[in-house]
Amino acid sequence: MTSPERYNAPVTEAKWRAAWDDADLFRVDNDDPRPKYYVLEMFPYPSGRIHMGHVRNYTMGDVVARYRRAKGFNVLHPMGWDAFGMPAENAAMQNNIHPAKWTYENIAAMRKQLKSMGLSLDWSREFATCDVAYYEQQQHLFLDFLKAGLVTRKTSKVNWDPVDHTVLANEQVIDGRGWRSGALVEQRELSQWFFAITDYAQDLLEALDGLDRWPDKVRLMQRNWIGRSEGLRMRFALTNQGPGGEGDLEVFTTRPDTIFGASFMAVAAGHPLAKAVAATKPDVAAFIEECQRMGTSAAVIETAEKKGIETGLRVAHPFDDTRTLPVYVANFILMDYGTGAIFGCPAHDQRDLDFARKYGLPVTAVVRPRDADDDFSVAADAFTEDGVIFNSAFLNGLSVPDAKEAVAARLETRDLGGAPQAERKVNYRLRDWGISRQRYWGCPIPVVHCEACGIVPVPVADLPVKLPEDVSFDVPGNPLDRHPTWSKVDCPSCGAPARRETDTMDTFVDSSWYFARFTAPDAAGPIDREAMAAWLPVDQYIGGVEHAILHLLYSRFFMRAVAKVGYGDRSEPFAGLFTQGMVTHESYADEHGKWVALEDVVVKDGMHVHAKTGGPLTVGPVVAMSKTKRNGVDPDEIIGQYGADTARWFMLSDTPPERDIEWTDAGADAAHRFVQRVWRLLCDTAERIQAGGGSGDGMALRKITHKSVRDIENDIESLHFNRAVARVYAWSNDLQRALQDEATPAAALQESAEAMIACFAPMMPHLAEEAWQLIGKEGFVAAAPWPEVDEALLVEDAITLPVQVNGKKRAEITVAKDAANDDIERAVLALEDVQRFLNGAPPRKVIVVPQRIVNVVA
RNA sequence: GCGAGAGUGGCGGAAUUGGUAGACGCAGACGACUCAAAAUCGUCCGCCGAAAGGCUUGGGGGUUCGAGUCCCCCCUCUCGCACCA
Repeated sequence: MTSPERYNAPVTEAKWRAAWDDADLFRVDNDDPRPKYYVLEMFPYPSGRIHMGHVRNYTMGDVVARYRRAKGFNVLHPMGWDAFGMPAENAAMQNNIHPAKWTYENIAAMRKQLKSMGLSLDWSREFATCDVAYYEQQQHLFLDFLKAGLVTRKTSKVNWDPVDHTVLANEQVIDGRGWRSGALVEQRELSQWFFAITDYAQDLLEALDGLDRWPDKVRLMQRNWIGRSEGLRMRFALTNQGPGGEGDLEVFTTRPDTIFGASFMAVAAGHPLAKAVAATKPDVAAFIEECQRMGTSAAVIETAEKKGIETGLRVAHPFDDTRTLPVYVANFILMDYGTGAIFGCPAHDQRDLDFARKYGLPVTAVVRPRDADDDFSVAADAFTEDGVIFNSAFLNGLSVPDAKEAVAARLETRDLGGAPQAERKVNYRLRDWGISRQRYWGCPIPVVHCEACGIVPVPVADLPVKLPEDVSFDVPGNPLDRHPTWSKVDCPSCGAPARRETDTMDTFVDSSWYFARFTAPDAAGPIDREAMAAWLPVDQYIGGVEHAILHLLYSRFFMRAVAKVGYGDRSEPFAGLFTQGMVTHESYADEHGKWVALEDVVVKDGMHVHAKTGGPLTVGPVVAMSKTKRNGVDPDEIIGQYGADTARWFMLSDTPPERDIEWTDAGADAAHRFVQRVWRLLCDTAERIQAGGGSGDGMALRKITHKSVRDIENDIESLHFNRAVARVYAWSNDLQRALQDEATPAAALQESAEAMIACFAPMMPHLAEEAWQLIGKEGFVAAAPWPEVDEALLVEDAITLPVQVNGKKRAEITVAKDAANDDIERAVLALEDVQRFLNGAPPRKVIVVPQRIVNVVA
């Protein structure tokens, strides 16, 4: 039984969504003359169902979109699907369903769910990255990049799963085994395609400074990821002959100042020198073998001992003819950083010290703290700070930076084998982006391998290179590879039989330019210059912090690459970035420690028990909703039961958006109660307005109204949605009070109700439409302008100041806003509560902070 | 190990960036309405105390008329990176 006033969210919401659709309210026109605003949430992977994380993410974006629209902007707010990737192939293997069918069915299901949230999206621009129309354009971009020298082909070491016949990402290797097959992963050298992101390392680094609307955390993470370090590339002459003993050994160092403390050289297991020595030294070969078997996981590295083996080679010390240094192969040297070789200075590098202690190598300190003297030495800990150089011939007495400079200056002018012995060099941790994947469900790389011509790009006119549909997943490996005909083509250059590339692109490529494609989703080429110039950068991008590095860095690279090949000016893709927190929930485990799904959990006499077995459950930690913990709440159920506005309101309430939010039934109930309460309040208000009357001037309510509008707009603009929500609560309390006051005139009530509806419309859009109609407004509140704030109503003419004595609040005083400090002081000292604490003595000091506070120092 | 962030009532969290700590919500208590329950409405709600008053923002110092906010030293938790020479 429902009372007539009860707001029926599911029915009302569907009605308004249909009305928005009919009016085509959220379609955006590129030619619109109003100022643009591009708001985008990271597009979803079509897993099949939306989860609460999506609800939170898209609600935040929608609040921004609706707010900016009300503020007079032409708002682009599109949606699409990050649709290529492994899960579709896994589904194909497990359930014998074609990846395309699986993906498009999932998209249909999720589109329906997203639509039930009432998001103000321009669905006319929707696309999926697996649409031929999209990946065709991506192939076009690839060819553009190839022509511009931004794509290279090199061999690189990859994690190879010998059972699934595929390359695995590092994240997919767990304890040295494939995450799916469980097979021991092999390191293989494969020829792979790379995007030359390192060409832009310096630019990507420098431009971070300009991204002032990005979280500092993300900028820092990218800075560290790019990992710039300045140093010296220096060569050491090999002094003994024999296999690998000719020429010199090049190292990269950031500490040339410690050269006199060098006691050994070390090269990576993959270093050419190591390989050359291994050819004649079985023990070295065996050691290299062992290094390659060593896992790359964090746990392995942390506990791994520093190990090495002598090659028998030695190098000359550049500044001391009497010394030569032994060359080791060592397990802690990375082949793909610097030159894959170092000189070891144990006294001033912890790793080198550990290594030297193990192999009994000399440890000579050459930098000492400023307050130490020349018998300074290191024991268990290397000394890595700045200090004074000693034990170092011509460097003695210099500071670390000065010594670095002195060594560089000497060596770069000295000849070794016809070239300078050293060269100043900036090194980056960032590596080129390997995009080859041995998988079916991705964008085919549009090249052909011809025996005569080598690598031949597919001509643009021949695009798209479409994925074949007749593929099977009954055996592991890449279906494209074993397809009977697909890879057999004629060479576009010479016409001879050739082989099509069967690798597909990393799905991060798909997501590196989708935001640009949204600006002109039907453009004939990949990117419409004008549309992109008009819309980019994205004004507000919202998504999970897990993409802080890869997706966001790749996208920044892509904008630069796209500019280079002529699609526009170089620009950052995302001017404003916001990373929202996760949605968490309590988790529950049964007596066997197995996770129990939420629908099987009931509370009985204050205890959590299993709904079916009745067995006791332990309440586990509050953690992110996940399949494994079985603690996910289904958005469909919430929306079906309470309506989308309740789910949206909950997501915005209480918890700051960057933090994790805990979903609770009590919280959802509270959000729903407010939906009902504000509806009743507005019904009552509408009734009062109809009745008319009210003898007062309504100024108190009018001030609240205008102050609230101003506060809420500030909160939304700074993305402090939880504060905006709190203000709506407070405002509704105030309106209720004003309603009970018979003196409040109808006009002030009408103004307040209208403004309040407009202010919560971005957050609870359906309820807002219904209420808008209720109070007699024409048209959609979704299309209505944001309420104007009357600045005059924001200033108070009388002000209540707290009065402190010795920093403790003892009284209050109400004075005119512009009262003189002297007058305030006199009035304050006359207060009985102040007198009491002064004991008749004159105050030592009175501090009057205008419009803030008064403090009397006794 | 390195880097970043956070510690405020029973809980989520506010506090114009040095100016009334605890807004707003949840939970809780009492009351009204009801045959009853739900829903709703009203009052109370940091701690100690009968009150006056005192205490209170992880702990300890400091600067200041005044500190959740600034400085120094600790403690705890979360996240990111991880042999980067």
